[in-house]
Amino acid sequence: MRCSQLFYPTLREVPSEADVISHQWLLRAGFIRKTTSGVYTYLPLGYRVIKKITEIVRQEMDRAGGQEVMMPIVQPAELWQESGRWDVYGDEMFRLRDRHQRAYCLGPTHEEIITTLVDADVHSYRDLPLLLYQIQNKYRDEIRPRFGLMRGREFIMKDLYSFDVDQEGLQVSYEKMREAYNRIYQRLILSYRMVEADSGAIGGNASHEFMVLAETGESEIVYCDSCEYAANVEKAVCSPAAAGEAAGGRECGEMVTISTPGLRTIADLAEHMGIPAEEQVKTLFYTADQVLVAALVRGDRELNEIKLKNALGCNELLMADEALVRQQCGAGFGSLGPVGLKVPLYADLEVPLMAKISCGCNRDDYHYSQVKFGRDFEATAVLDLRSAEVGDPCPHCEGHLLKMRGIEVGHIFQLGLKYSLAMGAAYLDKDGQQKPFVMGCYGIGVSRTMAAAVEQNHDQDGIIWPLPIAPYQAIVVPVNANKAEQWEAAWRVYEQLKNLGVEVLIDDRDQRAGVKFKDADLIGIPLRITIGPKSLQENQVELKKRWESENRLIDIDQVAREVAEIIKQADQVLIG
RNA sequence: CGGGGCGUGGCGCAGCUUGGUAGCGCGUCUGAUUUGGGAUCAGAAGGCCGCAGGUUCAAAUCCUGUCGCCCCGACCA
Repeated sequence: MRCSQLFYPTLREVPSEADVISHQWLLRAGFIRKTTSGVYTYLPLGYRVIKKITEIVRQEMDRAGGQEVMMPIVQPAELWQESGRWDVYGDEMFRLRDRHQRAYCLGPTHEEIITTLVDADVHSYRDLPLLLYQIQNKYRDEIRPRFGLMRGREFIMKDLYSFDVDQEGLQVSYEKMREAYNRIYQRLILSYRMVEADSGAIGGNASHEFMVLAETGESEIVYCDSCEYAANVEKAVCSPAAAGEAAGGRECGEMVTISTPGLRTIADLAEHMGIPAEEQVKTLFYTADQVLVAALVRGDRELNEIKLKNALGCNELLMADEALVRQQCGAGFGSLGPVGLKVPLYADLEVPLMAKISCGCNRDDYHYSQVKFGRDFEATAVLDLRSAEVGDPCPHCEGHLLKMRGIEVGHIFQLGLKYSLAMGAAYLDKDGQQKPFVMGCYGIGVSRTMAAAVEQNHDQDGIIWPLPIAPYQAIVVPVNANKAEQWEAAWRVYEQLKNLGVEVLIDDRDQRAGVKFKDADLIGIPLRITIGPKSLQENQVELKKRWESENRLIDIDQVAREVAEIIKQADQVLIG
């Protein structure tokens, strides 16, 4: 492809709407343009990357036994009413009506469609397991689209749905997908980590996320410094061993009331009363499906709302309104505590182990100290409610936890019977018995993966595409395309590369060399062959890898083969 | 939805407080000179200042409404 004909409008300046790295570079390099909030058009380079990613995903899905289907984007309300999700999904679903006022939505996901399909046409255990997948646009009317492709309202996603006869079958399908996912991210040459995850609203049992590691990631993950354990902080288990360390050795005397005028935060009390945060207890109020509840964690800990929500089994968990809390407890935020409280009280595992506790008094400007769990107050339940922190012991080994950030690009779930029961989807087993399908679902955010790849692979000059997903693998740059000698040499190399199956650009624009180098760097083409006047006299050209800083001089007749070889090696990862 | 900010040539911005016929840089087009890391000179095109009302002799500027976009929060692939 000639650069003079390629539609890749590059920008010198960062559009003001973009403030995350991937969004900035993808816009500047002419890969995407915004159509409306959270909805993007993929320009030729961007779409080539999307096609590269989907092709790798497709190959691995097929390899794992998946069969590709195409499902509708417009879905009837009835299917969603049947599964019960029409009402649950809320404002995040794009809803529409046809001319007859029948209700539809733009599919945010496809469990309902696929379950209905399989139920209608799969009747026997002989037809299972069945793995069906799709790679399509999906729609979620995000509360707030942001970060460019990272959180769009229209996005490209691969979803595979597995149907098995029983839990053991599901386990096998799940393992297949886990392996396929690992292969995919290795083939994409992205630095990633598989982590234990919360299964959220989609439901089900086991769940893993695939995180592309990046400073700018939205998700925080913890991992063990000595074993394979890794988990989303939402999910990470805080083992009792961690709590044990909080016990301390000091004796607890009688509960005393202390005057604490104007001291409202943990830090205030630590600073002015000399009470270390780890001897305080934080009392946090929530309304869980309209019911006021209180949660207790040690003063220096963070409450994990996901854990609390899961423990309560509620649909909606919101920070409680201060007026309501004052009405029920007699004090405002900053002076609240568990003693004498009449709302359901959920304590973190560490709370009962604390030697002595300081906490609010439920009376403004007063606190208690020398409080003890079990003596001065009880809890409705004692649970793992806090977020894991750096240095916590690993739940699986003697190691300790570390933290890093990641971009969630894949998520696999064991759904179990959730949808098959809700939608009455069943098969006949060997004994002629009706059994619900045991399902799994396995998603990959394709467009998000593209953004994540940029987030992880860039420098001050632009994108550095991993070879397997680069829009073009190589670019031939004659320093001066007007010099016949250079142009002819460049064209010859270009033709050779094409003949070797290399996806290659040739920069035939009448531009100064600097402009061409800047653009090549910006759009991130991995291999650049520069044809310059000096080296050409020696019958040599320069080969530069985008991810390295030095050039290498190569004989002009060798360069095409060399480039093809580098590409072949990158492709060799895991194929076969 | 709550809080904050912004809409002025393709992109980035100034002008608005104190109303008076719209400006800068980049990009684009023409020509010349250039040609190894975003060239130089000369010329040119391109904007009902988001939209709709209002105030005024006069509105990018003041007022009201409305639409869109971005950021922070609740949500998530």
